Amino acid sequence: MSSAGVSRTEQKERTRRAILDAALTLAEDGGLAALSLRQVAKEIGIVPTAFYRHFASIDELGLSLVTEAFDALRALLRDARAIPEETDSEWDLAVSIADKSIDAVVAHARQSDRQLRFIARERLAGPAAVRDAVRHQLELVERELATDLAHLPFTRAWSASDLAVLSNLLVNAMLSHVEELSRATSAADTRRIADTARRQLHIVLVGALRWDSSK
Amino acid sequence: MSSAGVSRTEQKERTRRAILDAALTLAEDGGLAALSLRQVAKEIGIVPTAFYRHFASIDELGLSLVTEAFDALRALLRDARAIPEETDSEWDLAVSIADKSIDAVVAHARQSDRQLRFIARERLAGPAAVRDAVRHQLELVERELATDLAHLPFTRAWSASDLAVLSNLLVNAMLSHVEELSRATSAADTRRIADTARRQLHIVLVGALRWDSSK
DNA sequence: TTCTTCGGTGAACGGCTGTTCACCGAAACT
DNA sequence: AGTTTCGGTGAACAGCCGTTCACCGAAGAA
Repeated sequence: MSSAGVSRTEQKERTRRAILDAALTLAEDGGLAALSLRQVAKEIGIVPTAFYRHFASIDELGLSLVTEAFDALRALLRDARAIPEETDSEWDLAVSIADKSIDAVVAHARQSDRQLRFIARERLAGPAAVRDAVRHQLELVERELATDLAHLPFTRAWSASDLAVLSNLLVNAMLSHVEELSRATSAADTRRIADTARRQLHIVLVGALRWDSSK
Repeated sequence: MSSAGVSRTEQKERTRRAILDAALTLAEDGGLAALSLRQVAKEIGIVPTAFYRHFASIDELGLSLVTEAFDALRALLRDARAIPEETDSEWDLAVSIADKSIDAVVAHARQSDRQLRFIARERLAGPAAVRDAVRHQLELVERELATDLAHLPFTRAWSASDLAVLSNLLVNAMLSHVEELSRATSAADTRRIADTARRQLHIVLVGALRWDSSK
């Protein structure tokens, strides 16, 4: 065990977190499928077999990582969804939403980048079970976002499928932005990438404002 | 060797292609980093050591796959770029471009889906060398697309950075569409997904038509 | 026909993989 | 104080990994 003065349950939770944490970091090279239990164990200073005191198998670790990653993604969306302000025009409202959303993406990309990039990565490269779990959760997230979008003034006349289409576009774009932000090497870099993301979101929202579901 | 009546150089090329082909397929589970030389060898019916008659190492195979994948992506863009028609309005032009592009994406996703998804996957999950190569090639592709976009009428007043922003958005969206198309399980499914892609592209182009770089 | 080239073979290397088991020692419960 | 619980240990398992080497046999060149 590591340090003294902590209860056994607390120490167990501490080790569990260390495993999840190390796995999230080590999976950045080559994806979860290329991660080994022994790498994780070595990284956090336990013997490989101790891993099984916390997870029944490597697959179970993968699914726990999915849960943790989506906690982070939902937290991001909760922040981005913060009540839209009163504005003079639909366009001002859209700009306000876009800016708030980009701020939320930048903030959460900073503190949860490994979790968010885990989603983008394992949705394409994960072991089958993880890939399917990620895709399923992403579908749910897209549906939630679609119902939020439905409450905005400019989507009043939109069909459900158009809302789903826009939601899908926004979620994919957001994950791309997180990825690009993670590669920033300076504060100026971060601002530049955030500005790109903002402009893309503006373009999309301009398009959405002019959209007509009946067309 | 397999069959008779073929020259040695031809047979060598045939085996090389079989290696690339099997690697592309096997990498769909877990990504390139989780691919093993021995899986590939077993798949195509050669002994593991014969692999080295074609590639100096596994890393070199990865880089060859990058080359092949980007041949497919550039072919897609070449088709999508087909000379824009004469139209009555900017909007009709945009619709025409969008529809042609989506048709090209659907067609190439059908025949080169493993190559195109390789790009989307390994850009996030590949071994460092492959990841870097994919990102570098994607940057080049985005730059090429940006110069193409610059020739469209509605981008006449656009700044270079706005062109890059739109190009980045379009390339990312395209890779997302390829991924979704690959999961289609029926012709109707494909049409539904293609329609989603088309609507997203329409939204973006509506936004782009109204865009003002000086804002 | 003789000689060379070369793609494929099979054994072998050291090392890494996930998982199992019996065991230890300290925390927690009675 | 005695007993149970349980996270971490170390050995062991069968199996896969990338790469090397000497070798074979047929295609191609002389």
